[in-house]
Amino acid sequence: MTTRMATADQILVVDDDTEIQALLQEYLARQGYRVTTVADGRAMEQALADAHYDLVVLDLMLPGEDGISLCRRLRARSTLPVIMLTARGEDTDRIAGLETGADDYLPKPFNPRELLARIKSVLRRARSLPENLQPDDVRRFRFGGWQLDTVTRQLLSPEGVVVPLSGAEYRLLRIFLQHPNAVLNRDQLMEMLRGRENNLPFDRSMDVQVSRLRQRLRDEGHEPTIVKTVRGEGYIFALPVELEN
Amino acid sequence: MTTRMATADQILVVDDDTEIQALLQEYLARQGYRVTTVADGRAMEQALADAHYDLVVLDLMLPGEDGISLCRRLRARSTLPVIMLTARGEDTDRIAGLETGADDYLPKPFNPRELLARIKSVLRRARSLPENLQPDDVRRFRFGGWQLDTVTRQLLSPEGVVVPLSGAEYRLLRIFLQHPNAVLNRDQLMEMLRGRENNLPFDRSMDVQVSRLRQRLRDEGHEPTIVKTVRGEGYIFALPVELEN
DNA sequence: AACCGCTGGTTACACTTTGATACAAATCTT
DNA sequence: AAGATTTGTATCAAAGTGTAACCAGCGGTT
Repeated sequence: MTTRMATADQILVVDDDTEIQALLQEYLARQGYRVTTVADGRAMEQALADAHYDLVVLDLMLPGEDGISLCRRLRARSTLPVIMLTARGEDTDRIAGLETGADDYLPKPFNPRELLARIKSVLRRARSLPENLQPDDVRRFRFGGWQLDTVTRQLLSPEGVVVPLSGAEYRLLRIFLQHPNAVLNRDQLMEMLRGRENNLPFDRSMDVQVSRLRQRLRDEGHEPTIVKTVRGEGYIFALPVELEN
Repeated sequence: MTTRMATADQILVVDDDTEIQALLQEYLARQGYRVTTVADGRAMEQALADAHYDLVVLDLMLPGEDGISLCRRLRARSTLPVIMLTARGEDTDRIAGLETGADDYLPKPFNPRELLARIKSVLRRARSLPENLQPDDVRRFRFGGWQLDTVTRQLLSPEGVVVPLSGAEYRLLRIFLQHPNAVLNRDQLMEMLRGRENNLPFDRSMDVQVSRLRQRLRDEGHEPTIVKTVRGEGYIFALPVELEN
């Protein structure tokens, strides 16, 4: 009798291979999850309509509509986490590049233990985000002791000092926080950065704003530059970010 | 054995008259409330710090700090409902005009049944607030210790001091309070701000009014500007705002 | 290693937006 | 009608932003 039975995570397995179905059903159930298995996309939609699920394990190859397409549709309307199973011989990297939006990929044949690890990881990640929270709705970003309040537009240093930010500095920092650990090139940043006032931003105004932002952070006595340059590519914000609403 | 014992409302009676204390203690307890009685302001503060209360019945005349002053301080920091008992012969209207911010007034001597009715009414009002309340119906806005009474059009500082507002200042503040945490541009503000007689306000009269409003808030010694500028966009009023009718 | 082109960091400067004050016109009070 | 208050306009100071210029490294080539 494990604990927390009442709050066991509900997992939906979508695969037409009956062997896999039986395997996952048994193994995951033994691990404390509530498992439902269906064989195709139509049944998946039905299941999702009928009950709540915390995660979907989705096979790539399915009768009828394939997994990639299903995954895309799913992500378009919800943030329900998805782990995709790719058939033997498929190139996982290529699949991942198809922009399906799955949270993780696992090539067949797989070790059930490996799947379990990924399930735990994905669920943990999904929970760290308030449910269905769009980046724009985030009220507060935290990163390495700093915090940025997106309503009052104030930045608090690790010591709790209020660091005044100009409009552009604020917008820039916010963009970085919304895309942590991603390299953003100048065009992307430019696009996202442009406020009403900013008509046709040109050339290197970006660089200047990055410089100013860095200086602001530096002024508070925090040397290690959080915003790193990727030469020839753009900039990257390299620090774990917590979101809070 | 009445229902909902677990959620019985907790009432704090502040009165130095032992007869009244005994009367209310017994009568209200019999009505299903949990009652605590204290004799002066100091004891009231102590009680409030110790436990949760849903309503305060506060006598006007008290040893030490009087009821009016206590009520002001109370309202400056919370929305805890207050019913004031005014001594025999006091003019209730005059008391009400003192801007104590009490939710109701009851002249002594009173019929306990009458007090009960007011308690129920005030509690019901306090509870129904968050829902079913249109911004236009709001009688009193509270923000960071300040209160704006939309009936008397008076602004109360956190210390309970009445801050006089000109018509434009009042309208502007009201607009901000009705749209908290939203960036309002000059056109919107202009549109909403223009009074009946005010025909064609021009150019930067907005800016001047914002400046004047800020000064009003600042004059009371409250530095951190609540009204923030968003360059090229407009202004934003950012603070948690509670509504009350 | 010396050279050289290129990318990016920083500073300076011009221009725009905004803050604050002074003053005048308008409105309200008494 | 006189005086006080409020409100809009003008004006100057301060802050924000984009562009340009100058430098410092980095990488690649010879």
